[in-house]
Amino acid sequence: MGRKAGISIDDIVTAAASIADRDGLAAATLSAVAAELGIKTPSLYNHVPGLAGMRRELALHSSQLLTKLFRDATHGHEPREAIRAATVAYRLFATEHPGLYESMLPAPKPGEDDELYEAMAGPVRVLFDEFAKLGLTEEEAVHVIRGMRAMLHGFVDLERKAGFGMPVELDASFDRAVSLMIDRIPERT
Amino acid sequence: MGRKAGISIDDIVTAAASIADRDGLAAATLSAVAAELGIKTPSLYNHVPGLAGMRRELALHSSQLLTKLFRDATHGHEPREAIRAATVAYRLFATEHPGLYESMLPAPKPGEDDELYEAMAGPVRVLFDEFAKLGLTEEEAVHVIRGMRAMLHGFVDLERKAGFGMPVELDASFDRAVSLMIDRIPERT
DNA sequence: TGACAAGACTAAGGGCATTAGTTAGTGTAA
DNA sequence: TTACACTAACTAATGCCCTTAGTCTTGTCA
Repeated sequence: MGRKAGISIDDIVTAAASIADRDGLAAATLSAVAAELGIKTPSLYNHVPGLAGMRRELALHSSQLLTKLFRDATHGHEPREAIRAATVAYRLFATEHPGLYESMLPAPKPGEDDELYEAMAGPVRVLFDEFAKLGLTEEEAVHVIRGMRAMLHGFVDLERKAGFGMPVELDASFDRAVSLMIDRIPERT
Repeated sequence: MGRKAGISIDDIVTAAASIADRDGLAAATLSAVAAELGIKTPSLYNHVPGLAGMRRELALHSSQLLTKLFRDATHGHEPREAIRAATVAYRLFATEHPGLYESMLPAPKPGEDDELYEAMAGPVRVLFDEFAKLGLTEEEAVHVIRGMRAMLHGFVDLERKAGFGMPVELDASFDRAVSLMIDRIPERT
């Protein structure tokens, strides 16, 4: 039981992630994480610059995970299939990791935190590539992706909060909404 | 300068709203509101059951305001026009009152807080009525409104956080996304 | 006028983040 | 092998916020 527990940043992120997924992001406080790791709160400052810093690490981790899930989901499919698979992966991610999803919500503004900004652009980039394969112009792709992101985020956010009154046929609603966003995309070449 | 300042719940909500719209919902603390009203924090407990209670009042107020804006926007238009007008009102509301918008985000689950739940269903109800006029079956309307709500909420939420990278043509993106949700609605009768 | 209730107050507590200063292990270089 | 420096834990203390309990003043109503 030496004085050095040998905590790493990964340990902190893992602990924070597990607390956030279980009890919500708000519960992932420095003291809760420290308690989970068996150390005292101030000791965390040796690894992370305060609460905001820890939350940032968590957001970074979440973005990287989601990017990977998108890559895996799209890999080896034709564009339209790939896009649909990504939407399913997105919703699944939000459902299985509500805390991680929440950690990504306070997105940084363009000039604020370049590293985090880039990481959070990762999933969008994967989608963008698929749309590019469909031959969309950049402008068209921007519009389509914006609508897509909005619908996806809105859907899982409302679902996360049980914001939809009736529990009926959520999967069907999701499918239909996704189809609305996708089906009218013109195919070029 | 009597001991009684004569604070009312409306005063509290107004102060909280103004702080939330200016500095974000998180800044609308009991102490900030008390300071704005020129009283001490504990005095607020004579009117409101703590921070959560104050936030709830704010959410109630926001829902009522948004419902009114929806009614005004839709009034006197044909269903399709009315729906489009409501979407514009929604986005405008979120832009002009970011704090009020934020106050509505932690929606209560169905059995949790009936009064608030009802209030927050107000805007949806206005939309629902318009879709009903188009002759949609209830099931169809549920799907369409879910997609609609998701897209609207997602759009303004991303916009609120400057989540869209490029500042290009946001209005056009919004129009297009709204059209995607609306245009394919079959007209019955 | 006198009692009562509303609505302000002060005092005190607990939780959390944060900073400063301290101490104990660990590894490396003389 | 020993000394030193660095890392990473710690304790102590501060400040902000919410919350509860108890006090006192003021306006109202019988």
